[in-house]
Amino acid sequence: MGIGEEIKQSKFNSEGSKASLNVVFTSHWIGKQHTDILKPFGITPQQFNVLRILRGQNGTPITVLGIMERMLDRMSNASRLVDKLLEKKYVQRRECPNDRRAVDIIILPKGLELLEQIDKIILNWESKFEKMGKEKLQLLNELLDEFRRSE
Amino acid sequence: MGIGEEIKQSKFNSEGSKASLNVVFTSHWIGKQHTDILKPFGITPQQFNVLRILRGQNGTPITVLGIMERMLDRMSNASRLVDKLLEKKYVQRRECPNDRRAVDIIILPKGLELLEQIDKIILNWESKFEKMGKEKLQLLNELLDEFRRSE
DNA sequence: CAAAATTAAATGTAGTTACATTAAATTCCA
DNA sequence: TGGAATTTAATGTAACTACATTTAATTTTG
Repeated sequence: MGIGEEIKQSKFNSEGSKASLNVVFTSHWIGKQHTDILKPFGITPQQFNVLRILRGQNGTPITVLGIMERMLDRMSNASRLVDKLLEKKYVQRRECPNDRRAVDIIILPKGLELLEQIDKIILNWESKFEKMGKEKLQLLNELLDEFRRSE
Repeated sequence: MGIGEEIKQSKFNSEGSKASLNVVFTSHWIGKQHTDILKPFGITPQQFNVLRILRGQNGTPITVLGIMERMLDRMSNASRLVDKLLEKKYVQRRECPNDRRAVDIIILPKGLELLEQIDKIILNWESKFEKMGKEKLQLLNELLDEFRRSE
């Protein structure tokens, strides 16, 4: 089913307009599924995203600002997302030694364990895209990058 | 700049995983710009989306459920979005004659005027994608459709 | 050096969202 | 027909988001 049928819209202003709607619609489609996968683990996609960023640091601490820069969506509340993860003991806060305004965040073993559990499910979910073929997925990535570069 | 640099992530689990992140990131990129465009007009992208759906009806009334089915994201609050538009006198509510549970919504001239004003700006914004070329945009649309069809 | 400007994080807020529940009307079917 | 199930919309709620402001620390610069 193409985007036209999905949102019951037969005409679009332009192919670019259609692509724009298609990206937003597909993003919601992904978000819904991620939310469903993560729900049993008691975390939101945003919190999951932050945990993955922290793991990607391989033990190197990262500040709240650093997290913000790596997040998929706007900053706003990286600080509060970290709060949530702190409550659940998935991460640890530490005053940054060389800048006392900043706060270093480190993922704790409990956070890594959670990610390991979830990874299996997410990797399995992502594996369904494989049958599209690597070339097409690469092309999709290139086209999305070019789309954002339009100015 | 590719998605890797944008979110400062050098490695991805797979090309499909990367595409998934890329779609979500691009959707936020679009959303941010839409929000900025719409802000002076006092409506949110969601409200704008509903207005466009109503206009697409060309005068034929549509129920709240009908709006939901055409929305880009999950239902949840089509009803409250209509409330907001009602407050601003952009739309009108009317009990559906053949089903008294349902409520028909119709866009009012004031709503059409607002859309006309905004259209110019959105069309201009969307025009920047044209230089990517229609073929590439069509391909992008096809790849997104295929991405969602993966099962 | 000291005041001004900037930066990092936290927080207040108003609005929005997802999800569940409710209320009313309609459809199903025994 | 009439009670159960379903459908449509509205609403209660808890959480989340964007944006602005605040607080504290650092950097700039006169």
